[in-house]
Amino acid sequence: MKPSIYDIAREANVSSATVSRVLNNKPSVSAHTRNKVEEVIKRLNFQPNPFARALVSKRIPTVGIMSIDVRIPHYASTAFAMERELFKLGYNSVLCNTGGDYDSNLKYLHILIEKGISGVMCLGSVFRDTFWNTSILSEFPDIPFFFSNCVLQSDNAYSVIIDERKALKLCVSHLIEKGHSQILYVKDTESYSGILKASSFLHAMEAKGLCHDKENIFTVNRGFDGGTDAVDRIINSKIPFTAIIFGDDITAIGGLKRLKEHGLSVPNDIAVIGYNNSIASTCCSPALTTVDNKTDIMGSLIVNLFQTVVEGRQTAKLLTVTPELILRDST
Amino acid sequence: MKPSIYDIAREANVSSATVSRVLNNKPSVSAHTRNKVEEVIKRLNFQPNPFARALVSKRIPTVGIMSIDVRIPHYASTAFAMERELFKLGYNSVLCNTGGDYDSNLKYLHILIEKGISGVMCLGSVFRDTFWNTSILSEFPDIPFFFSNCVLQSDNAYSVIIDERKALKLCVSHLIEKGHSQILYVKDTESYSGILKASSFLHAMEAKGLCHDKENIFTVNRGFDGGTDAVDRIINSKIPFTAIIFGDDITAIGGLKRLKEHGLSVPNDIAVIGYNNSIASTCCSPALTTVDNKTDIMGSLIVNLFQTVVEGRQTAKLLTVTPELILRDST
DNA sequence: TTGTAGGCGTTATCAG
DNA sequence: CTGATAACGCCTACAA
Repeated sequence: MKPSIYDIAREANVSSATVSRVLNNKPSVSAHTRNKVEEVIKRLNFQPNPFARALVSKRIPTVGIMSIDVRIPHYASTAFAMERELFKLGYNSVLCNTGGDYDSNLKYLHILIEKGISGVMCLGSVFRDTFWNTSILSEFPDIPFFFSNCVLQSDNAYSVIIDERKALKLCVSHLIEKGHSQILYVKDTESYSGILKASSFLHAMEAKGLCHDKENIFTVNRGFDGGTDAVDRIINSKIPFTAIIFGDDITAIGGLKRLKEHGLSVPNDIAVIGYNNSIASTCCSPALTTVDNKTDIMGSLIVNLFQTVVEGRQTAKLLTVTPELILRDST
Repeated sequence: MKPSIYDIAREANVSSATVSRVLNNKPSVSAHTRNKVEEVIKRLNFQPNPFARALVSKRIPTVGIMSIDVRIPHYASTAFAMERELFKLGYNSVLCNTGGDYDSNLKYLHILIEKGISGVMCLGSVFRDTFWNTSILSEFPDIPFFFSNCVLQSDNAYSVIIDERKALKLCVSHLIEKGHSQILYVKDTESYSGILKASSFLHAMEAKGLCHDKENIFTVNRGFDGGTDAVDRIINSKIPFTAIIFGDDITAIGGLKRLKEHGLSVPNDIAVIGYNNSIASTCCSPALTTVDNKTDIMGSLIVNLFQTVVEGRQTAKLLTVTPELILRDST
């Protein structure tokens, strides 16, 4: 039988209340009794029962990590970074693959809250709608919510976002340096960040005095086939181009293949940039120049925010991470 | 304030014990009172407090999913499948990225158990050593442990494995059909399953009456660079070959590239087979023939096992999943 | 079939 | 600074 707080109390000749005090680092304990109790705790290898604790505090040292699908490498990386950091702080992470539909998001959320999690982290801008359309944030003012790449206005909402504007600026500048001016963008999702990336592209082009026509944006499905599709449509459109920026690596790789099939050489004829710095971008040929959106930094920043929030300290509500353009052989 | 079992009791004019009984589907409740209580439960939207429950039962409806790193697509897929299935059963999944070292595995394990999880699922044969070298399985006889691709002998250990023998047989047979006989294998990890795959290769070759010399196995690091390395060493070795089976897709893709650089065409000169049916295998060129090890099926089978175990029903201790060879353009 | 009462392991309040 | 004692919400003998 595992020892309880009473066993410790008896062994140390104090009351259970005193044991509880040293357990929770309350100041009102004399150094002497504190030592005595700590010795016994160590000796009996006592660990407070988390359920009894939770029954009183209504909160457990666990957070929820919600993403639509952890198989998406970008989310897997972020979840990984978060989990590792949280574990160091003594928190566990419950994984939620919500699939992205509104009801499912909400259901997970309610279950997490019901189970007394100390916070929830939402990966991706998909969660924008869910929280936008419910009052869940204000319903649970004492639970902090953390968003990656998604900003929401609420006392208990905190965000870490990647600076997409900057990312597209980096892409466009790099291409210009390489002598390109006829640059296209392939958008592969209508999510908030997908739309933001596309408009950032236009901005970056404009800032450089280049053609920033919406015609230069092609919208396709995400993934390999979306990429081949994009190239077909680009070529059919007769729009002159020497470079393409894709909203995702896999889409870019599809594009790469189809460009080759059209007899176009990358990077000699056409330059290509991907997005996400996934493992696939390193092992296609040519290897893809791509945007690294720093999932590890995003993850640990969010956990930092979380920590300051649970400690009740003042903290930023919105942090922005600067992306990096990884130069490889496709530009 | 959330209603407690007492609120329900008062509202339904019964005792709290009766409410508890209907909550737990105990037979000893009259239909009439049951209905009455259930009506109130629904009306007040009552949800039993999980901590109070756990305080008594010492167990929560949560399982641990341990992998060395969820960023590895194969583990992400399995974890995904498990989480979705477990969620349907009312269980949450806590994600653990142990990194794979012995102490870390053990630490996670103890924390999970401490927190009263109802079971733990371990992904990959890496966990073999951890459990082999500890008595943790027998220390916690009432906690069921589930292993994917790893078999351990214990009353509370259950395994679902992929039939690697079969997989390599499929690979070799397919290559023979395509007219190959000089087949090499590239091993990229010394894990249990890595070793098993290599020896299965030898077996498959032998069964087909082909040369099954250990010389035909090349051992390299896992990943893209391991693949290029492998091809260099193969070519330097002067061993004649017309086909290579790689132990992982990314390694195979590295090999693909280097073969091309050596002026060898795939599949015309050399056939290549990968392993894991990862997304990368679909978007390299040529697209990779690869082994699909059915992570979705593995995941849901394990959850099925879990369910029958918690329900106390008799169940298999070891299930084997048949892999499938996905034919694409590299063979 | 139903109710009473005690216990699960902590924390918090209130005296002392 | 320390010790009783009452919650916290549910489950389960034991009684009725």
